[in-house]
Amino acid sequence: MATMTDVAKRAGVSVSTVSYVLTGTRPISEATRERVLAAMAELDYQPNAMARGLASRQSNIVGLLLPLTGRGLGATETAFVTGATEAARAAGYHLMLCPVGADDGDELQALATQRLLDGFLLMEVRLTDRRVELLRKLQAPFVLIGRTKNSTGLACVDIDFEQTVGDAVAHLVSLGHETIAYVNHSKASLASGYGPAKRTEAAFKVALKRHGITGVMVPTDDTAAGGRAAIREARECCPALTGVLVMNESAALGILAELREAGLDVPWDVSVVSMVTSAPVAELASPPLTAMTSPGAAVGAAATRILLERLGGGAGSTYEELLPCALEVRGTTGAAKKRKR
Amino acid sequence: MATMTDVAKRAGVSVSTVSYVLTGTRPISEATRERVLAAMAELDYQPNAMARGLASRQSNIVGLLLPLTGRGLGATETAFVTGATEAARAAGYHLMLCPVGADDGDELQALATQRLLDGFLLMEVRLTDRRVELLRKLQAPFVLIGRTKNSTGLACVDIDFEQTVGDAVAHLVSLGHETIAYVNHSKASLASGYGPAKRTEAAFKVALKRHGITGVMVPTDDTAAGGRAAIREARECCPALTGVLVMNESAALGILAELREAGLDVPWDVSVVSMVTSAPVAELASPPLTAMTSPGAAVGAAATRILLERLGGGAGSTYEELLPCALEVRGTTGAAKKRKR
DNA sequence: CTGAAAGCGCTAACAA
DNA sequence: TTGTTAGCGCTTTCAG
Repeated sequence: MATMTDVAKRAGVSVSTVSYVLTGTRPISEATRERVLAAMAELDYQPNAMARGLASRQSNIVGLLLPLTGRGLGATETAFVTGATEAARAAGYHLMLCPVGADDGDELQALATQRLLDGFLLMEVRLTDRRVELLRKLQAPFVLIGRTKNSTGLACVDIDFEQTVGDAVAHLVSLGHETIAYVNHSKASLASGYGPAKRTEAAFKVALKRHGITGVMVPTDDTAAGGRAAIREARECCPALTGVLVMNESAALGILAELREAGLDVPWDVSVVSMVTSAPVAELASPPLTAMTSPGAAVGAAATRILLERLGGGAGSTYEELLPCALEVRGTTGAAKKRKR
Repeated sequence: MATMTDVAKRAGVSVSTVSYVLTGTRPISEATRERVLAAMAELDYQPNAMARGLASRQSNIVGLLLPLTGRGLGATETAFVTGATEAARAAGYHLMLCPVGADDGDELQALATQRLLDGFLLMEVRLTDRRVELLRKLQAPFVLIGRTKNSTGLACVDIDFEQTVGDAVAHLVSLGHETIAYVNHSKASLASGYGPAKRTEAAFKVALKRHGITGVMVPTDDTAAGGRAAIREARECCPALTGVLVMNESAALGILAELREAGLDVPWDVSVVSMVTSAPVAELASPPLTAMTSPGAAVGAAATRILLERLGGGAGSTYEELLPCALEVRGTTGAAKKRKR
């Protein structure tokens, strides 16, 4: 394992010169640079990450904090992770997976104080999140994926729910649908003020008004059974219903199953749009779900980019970046059936 | 940020004493240990990871090498990752995600030479995998998740495909099924010698013989369409077919859809067992899939455990650990219909 | 444009 | 049972 001293000797220069060609922190004549580079190549030299980290006070590693529940990660979260990983790698950083949820304060305190990580990406952010207070107190650079209650002074990247709901409703309206249900997350989520649930609810109302159509919001559990119950409820209170927008993938599948069993054809009788859904899941359904595809990898990449900017000394001013989900029309939406009048 | 020197001063001991209470490398009297611990607590001391790594020549970080294709990770791979992460954390190690596939030699060469990682976990191992040769050459400790062509001298953890196929077939047989199809990975996979495809094929034949029943293997694409085609082909060549074992989740869903459209009831007319399937996906289907649930987290944890043992100086002898998938009976298997005779 | 040398914070001989 | 000290391999002043 060649060290910097070996390289210096072989190139006939001092260690500091080798260091400078590596970091580019000061001008080096073309001639010596080439000798040094050659020596490195001949010795298969790679700088020792630990020594470098110790001397420079930075590890070039960022931590991805996410709670690792037994249930594992969904497709969207996985895309965050891969997007962030690749963005980090492209910038010469590494990404460490840290199973630290909203409540694991001590774990994080230790992690952040060990100086192993230059900054943090927080996933599964909750409205009040201990990790946020803690990192702020420790003055550690970090970026949220999602949003907390009060985000002043914080940097965050999130899905643009307002835009996404607007686009979904516009799609249904353009197909002639005039009565739409929005199957949201559960009542409990809404009551607890869960961001996506609240924001999509508001956006749904705005969209209805803008298009001058009618609709209902039905909260339900994020399960297939929840979807079934929700669609029954929605059809009961709005028999004219021809379009459904649904927040959760499992609920979406439940809705398809329930409609099928009720003898209704999708999309002939009812059109269904699934929100924040990944392509693989959308394609598992039959017919494949028309969906608003979550910009998973893009979110992860954006968060990483912002974090790295801040590591470069950027100030800690408020910053928000919202990415909309893209409409992907598959098999569950079609022209609205003309109602009898 | 308190350093070890600060702690030593405050406790009235030398730095080495502090170091030794931290590492436990040599006996310390209870009295001084307590003073040191107290000093640490008062100063919120956390050892600097980089300094520690430099001095001890180990980072306490292991790398998880996996190709990050655009498609993202499936549920099974995600479970590997979370299982490995938690096992590492429990042992005081961290886990770094490294997007390095079977062919990215140089990337890995650099990574391994930087001394940032103590060892490696390889996912998505291919029959011939450049990463394996390279790590072996560099004498870096590593464990495979999956198997290569020749695994002598290597440590690996894998799903026990033989056992899993055997169990699946036994389940169908116990329900009275006597003609079974096995819908495998694609012809291309088989031709390329892809391990799971080959091993399950062999195991299927063995199981048929053992139970004295008949069956066919149909290779197909890992897609819903592939599943549809496969089940059509199977029923054509074996009209007596009442049981299906299928390797891929998407194909399994395709099979269910195709059978439904053909007017056949599952499990009344045909029973379906899906292999190496995660619970969430199994439950998306309707009826929910009876499946052999992949031991994802257990595989990740086992691989980590073995790697950490080897870091502790354990020799590099061949080691293989195979974990079977567990049968979870859901809604797609039932008693075989009696055939007309 | 280049070199010498002082650390970075810790571990692990060696010495007592 | 404890202290002293020489590095680990690199970055970065300070000099030239």
